[in-house]
Amino acid sequence: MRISQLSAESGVPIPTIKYYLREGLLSQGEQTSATRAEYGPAHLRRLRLIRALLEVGRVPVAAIRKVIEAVEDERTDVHTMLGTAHYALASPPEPHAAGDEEWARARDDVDRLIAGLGWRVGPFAPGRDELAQTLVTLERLGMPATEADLLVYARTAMDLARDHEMGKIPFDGPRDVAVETLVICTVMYGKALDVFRRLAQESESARILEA
Amino acid sequence: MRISQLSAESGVPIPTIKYYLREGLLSQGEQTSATRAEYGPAHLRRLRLIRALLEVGRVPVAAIRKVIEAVEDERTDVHTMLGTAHYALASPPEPHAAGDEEWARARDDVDRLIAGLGWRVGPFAPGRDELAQTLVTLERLGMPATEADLLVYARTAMDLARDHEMGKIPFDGPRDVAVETLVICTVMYGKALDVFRRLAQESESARILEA
DNA sequence: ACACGCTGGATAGCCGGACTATCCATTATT
DNA sequence: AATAATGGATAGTCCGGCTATCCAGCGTGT
Repeated sequence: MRISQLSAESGVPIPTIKYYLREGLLSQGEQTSATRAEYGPAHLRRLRLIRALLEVGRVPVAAIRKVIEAVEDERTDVHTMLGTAHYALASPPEPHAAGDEEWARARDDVDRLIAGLGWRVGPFAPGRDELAQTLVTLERLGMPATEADLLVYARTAMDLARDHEMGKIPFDGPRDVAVETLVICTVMYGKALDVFRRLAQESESARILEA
Repeated sequence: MRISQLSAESGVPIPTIKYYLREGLLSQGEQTSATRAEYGPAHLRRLRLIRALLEVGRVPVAAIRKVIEAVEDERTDVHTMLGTAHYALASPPEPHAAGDEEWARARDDVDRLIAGLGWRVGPFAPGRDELAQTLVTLERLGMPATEADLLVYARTAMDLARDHEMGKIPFDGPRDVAVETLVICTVMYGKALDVFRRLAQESESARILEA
């Protein structure tokens, strides 16, 4: 398959494909001559993944590259690789004052919450900071989250992850398929959940206010 | 309160506050003279809301403005106002080919799913299209979502909305507080849920792979 | 009363991210 | 031999969210 076919089948313009090649999101095709390269179905597949993450997941190009680098580095084991992918999907934290008392307390709350749940989460997981920031923000907005509230969301998330998400991942298959599946699950069903929440809220609003 | 104080208390630089004023995110302060205006606690509150939506929710400025316009338009009733706010929080849809067969089918699936759940959702709710896009994308990625899967997420979302989210909203209070609460709930707890999902997945990955 | 600093208002510039356009030398293809 | 496509490189575009500069008018402290 040549680049024009790749473009036609994926719907991605050629210059954009070239951009992805430059950015390392897509590996070079097999060079057959100085001005020809052959692309395979793996490239098409990868291209579709990139577009899915960009369009539906709004994952920045830099993060996608990190995920891909994790896959490509054969030395790392599967769990580390999944971890790297996971960490890449986090939104980069807002810079905050170093000696921020409020922040430190929130971060502490988060750590205790995770420990209390018995979750096996790395001590440097970016989600810890993201959650801390969310808690601080809620407090500043005058709507502090109670621990009971947080537990509801945590348990909901764990139920989904345990019963419906991680089970889908083919740990015994090739590593790239495992990461790909994980990323797709996380991002696409994350989006679906987000949309469903808004729809459910709208529906409830209608139910309550028309009564 | 003058602008410098507003800036100091919120941590937002003065030029940025001016930008928000220009963009209509923040209403003008009360003019006390040609070169003085007085800002109140409502402005501070609003400013914090803006920053929360921007930093944690990554809601674009244009969407925030729409929410605020909905609040400010006194003619609309509360349900419509909440709807407007909700619709503003949707991510703008990717343009797609008009006569796209795959798309039309997905959109149909979505409509039937929502009807089957008995949800009272407007026929033009942007979430319908967002969900359809997600389904199409999953299909293109070779991981089509089953109806059973979708139902799990839908029910999860409804449980959260019914039991933990819409109940928090003070429908009987002033309208701006209601919208504000809704937006905060949707965005902040949406973020929290997203983070919890990633953390739970990491934890499950650790549990499975270290066994 | 007068200098200095802050204010509101306006305009223009900057920056990062994701493309998009152009050009070129080199092949394939017909 | 003419045409078209390819890979590679470079530069430009567009948008969103600020940020910088300038200015004239006030108002406060001395």
